[in-house]
Amino acid sequence: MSVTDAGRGPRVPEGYDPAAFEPFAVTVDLAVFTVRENRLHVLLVERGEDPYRGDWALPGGFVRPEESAGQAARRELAEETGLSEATAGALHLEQLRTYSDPDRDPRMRVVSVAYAALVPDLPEPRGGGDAAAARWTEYAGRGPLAFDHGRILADACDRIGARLEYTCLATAFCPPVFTLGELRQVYETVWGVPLDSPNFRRKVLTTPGFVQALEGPPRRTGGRGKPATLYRAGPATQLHPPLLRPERPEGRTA
Amino acid sequence: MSVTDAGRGPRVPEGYDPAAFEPFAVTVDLAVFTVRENRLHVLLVERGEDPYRGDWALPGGFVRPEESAGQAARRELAEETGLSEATAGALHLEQLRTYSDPDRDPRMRVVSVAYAALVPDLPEPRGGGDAAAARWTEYAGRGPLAFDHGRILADACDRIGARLEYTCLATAFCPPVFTLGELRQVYETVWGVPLDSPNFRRKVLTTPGFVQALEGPPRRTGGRGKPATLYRAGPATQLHPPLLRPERPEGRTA
DNA sequence: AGAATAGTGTCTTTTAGACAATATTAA
DNA sequence: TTAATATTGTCTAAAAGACACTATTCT
Repeated sequence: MSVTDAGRGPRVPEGYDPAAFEPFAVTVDLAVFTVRENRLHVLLVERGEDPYRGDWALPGGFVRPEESAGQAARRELAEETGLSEATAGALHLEQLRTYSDPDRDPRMRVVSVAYAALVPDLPEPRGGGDAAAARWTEYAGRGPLAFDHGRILADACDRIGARLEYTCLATAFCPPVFTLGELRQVYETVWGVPLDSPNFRRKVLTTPGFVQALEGPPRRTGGRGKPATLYRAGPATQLHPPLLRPERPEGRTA
Repeated sequence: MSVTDAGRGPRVPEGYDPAAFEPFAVTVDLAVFTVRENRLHVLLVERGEDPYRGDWALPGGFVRPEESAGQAARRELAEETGLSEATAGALHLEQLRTYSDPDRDPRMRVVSVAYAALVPDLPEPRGGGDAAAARWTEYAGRGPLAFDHGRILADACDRIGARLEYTCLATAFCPPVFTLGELRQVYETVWGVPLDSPNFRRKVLTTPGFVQALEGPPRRTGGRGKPATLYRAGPATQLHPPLLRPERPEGRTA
């Protein structure tokens, strides 16, 4: 709806003046994922003030008056990763959902738009700037987070895992040039299950536009084994039919 | 992030006081869908004030200080459909995404959390209350909408169509008791493609927990033909493997 | 009888899962 | 040689697509 609907009923406390009713602060929170050494990692910052001083939290910040939430998220992503805005602009960033519980911040009403970013393995964030204590943390070993960030992060991880099934998103975790073994490890790391290498290869290569083979010489994936053909991400964004996650042994529908 | 991060850098205009920087208004917008006479319909309201006076818009309203966006959406859904809060509480409602373009409302900064609701065929909304001119409108025949509501509505429709593929959401469009023919028409209506009836039946019935057959006597779907067995929604929420939408003849990967 | 919808059955095609076997490199 | 990874190929199983055919009811 919009502000002029204020006249339609009791839903608007008082007229049109934004100062006449309690204002909201709007922030963005970022769940920045990467795959490091075959384990899922997330970028966390250490809080320097109360409440939750010393706890870990998701990076984020206020949406400025002249920017959209998406622009704020992109700006924060560049700041926290230490990348240039141009480089960060090429990273995959997508809106997840908005958290608006009245009590989610003990001091005032803060509505937060959560974003997920998928990045290739980057260097440790530089200490400079205002990202006082940003650090890559293994997802499986994380402790409790400040505010409702634990739930936001868990939601983000669920979403990323689901989106790997029917989008070509996995290439966002890889550097510009990668092997199929590296791409497979992205799936195995996020889903936490091993995949059959020949079947994975068949699926990826028969999905038009998922990846494109490069001309150059092959390269080894880990440092061992036969050198693998190099690929880059193709133009496709959707996976039809999807690459379904193997089911757990238990019942499926509950 | 949270408000105390204000001290961390230039991201917070001025300290912690919410009155010290431009406040945001937070609203919810609702895309309420139903299937009527085999055509997709959406609930729209006519605007009574400028700007966009006389244009159609999505129903919605301000988030109140003591409620979450989800609670606001549920409240608005009850108001606009004329149902009791208890009845409306059983309807399917899900958050879509948040729209925060600085210019989306010409008068002030309004951030809107969009929700989609799926409802069975309901009576025309009563004129009473503050839903001054709410009306079911055929989706295909809609005109331009106020603000960015046209885009919100299109996004909502895309999302609903995609979610029918891998969730059991379609039953939300049906009354508590329905036939498989009615359920199939939901898919055909939202996707705009005909489905093979025997194959659809096989898929639905072999997905555990999607629907449950009822004891009572059968009922005719349109008024013609053989009476059909009645079903109600089962406990399942996800479809594994999904019920994929038939591909269009063209290339699949854009 | 004819139209309309429900429901069953079957054959084919596509896709996925399992897995054997070969190839290429480093240690 | 052995370990590790890449790559090809084959057989089987599961799922979907196509479609013939029967059943029941109304007009």
